[in-house]
Amino acid sequence: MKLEEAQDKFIQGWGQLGASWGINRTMAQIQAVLLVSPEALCTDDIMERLQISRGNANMNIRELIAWGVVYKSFKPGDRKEYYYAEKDMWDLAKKVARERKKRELEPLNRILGELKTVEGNSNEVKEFKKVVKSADAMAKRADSMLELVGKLDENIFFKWMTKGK
Amino acid sequence: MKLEEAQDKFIQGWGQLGASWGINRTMAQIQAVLLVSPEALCTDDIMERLQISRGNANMNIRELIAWGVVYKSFKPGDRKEYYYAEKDMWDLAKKVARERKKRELEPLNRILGELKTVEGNSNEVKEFKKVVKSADAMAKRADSMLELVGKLDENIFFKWMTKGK
DNA sequence: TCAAACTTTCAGAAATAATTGAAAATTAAA
DNA sequence: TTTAATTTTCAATTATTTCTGAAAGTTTGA
Repeated sequence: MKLEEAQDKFIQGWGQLGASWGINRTMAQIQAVLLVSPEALCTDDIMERLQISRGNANMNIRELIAWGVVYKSFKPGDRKEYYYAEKDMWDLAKKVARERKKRELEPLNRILGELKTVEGNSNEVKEFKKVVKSADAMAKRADSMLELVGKLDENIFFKWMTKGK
Repeated sequence: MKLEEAQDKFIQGWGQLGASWGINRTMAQIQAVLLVSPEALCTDDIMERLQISRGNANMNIRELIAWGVVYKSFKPGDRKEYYYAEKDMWDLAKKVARERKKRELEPLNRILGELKTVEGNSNEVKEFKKVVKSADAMAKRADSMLELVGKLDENIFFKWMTKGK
C-alpha cells in the first residue's frame, strides 16, 4: 500500500472512531493528520489536506488544543502558528479520560446527588431510589476508573489488564 | 423533590449522558423510563411518557433490545408486548462495553492491521508506521480493558479500582 | 502610526441525524 | 378464513450539527 493511501485510511478510520464516540469527525481527522505528519503543520496545510474551510479548521484546532492533545509551535521568521499532535498514545488516553470525566460524568453525578432527596414511600419511590443509588455507584466507579487511567503508569496498567484470564 | 420531577430529571440526565457518548438521546431516555418503572411498559406507555411517535419508540426499543439492555415480556390475555430494563448496572456496563468493542474498536483494529503493509523507507513512512503501531497498541489495550470489564467480578474490579492512590 | 499577515468569529448554508405518521406486514383470536 | 390488534417499515419532514466564507479582530514589523 502507498503511503498517501495508507494515511488517508488512517485519517478516515480515526475520524470514524471519534464520531462514534461523540467527537466531531473533522476534529478527529485533524488530529489524525497531525499524528501522521513528521513536522508541525499550519492552518493552510490542514485546510488543503482535508479540503475544509478556514473557519472550520480554526475552530477544531482550538478545540484540540483545549483538550490538550495538540500544541502550538512557531518557526523563526514566520508569523504563522504551526500545530503538532501529542503522539504518546498513552498520554492521549489519559487526557481524553480526564476531559470526558469532567464534561460528562461530573454533571451526571451532580444530578444523581440531588435526586436522593426525593420524597415519599410508595413502591415507585423505592424503586426509583434503588435505581438512582445504583446508577450513582456505577457513575462513581466509572469515575474512579477514568481517574486511575490518568494516574497509573502505562506498564503497570497494561500488565494488570493482560494478566486476567 | 416530588417523584415525577425527580424521574424527569433522571430521564433528562441519562439522555444527556447517552447523547454525549454517541448514543441516540431518545434511546437513552427510553431506557431511563424503563429503569425507573417498577413494571414492564408497553409502547404506548413510553410514547405517552416521552411524547414521541410510535415509529420512533419502536425503532429505539428494538435497538435497546439489540444491545441486550432491555427485554420483552408478555402479560396473560394481552397481545401487547411489554418491555423492562436490565436494572443491574454492572451488567449494563458489561453489555455496553461489549457492544462498543464490537462496533467501534474492532473495525479500527482491522484497519490498523492493514496499514502495517505500507511500502517505503522515507522519514514520513517511518513516522507513519510508528503512529500506526502505537495506535494499534492503544486500541488493543482499550480492547482488553473492555474485555476485562466483561469478565471480572464487580467487587474485585471495584476494590482494585479504589485501592489505587 | 500604518498596513500586511494572520487568526477568530459568526450568520447563514449545507449536510447529517432523528422523528413522524401512515401504510404494509404480522399475529392471533374468533 | 376473516378481522381486529399490534408491530414494523420507510419516504417525507423536521431538528440538530457542522461547515463555509467573508468580515472583524489581532499582532507584528517597518
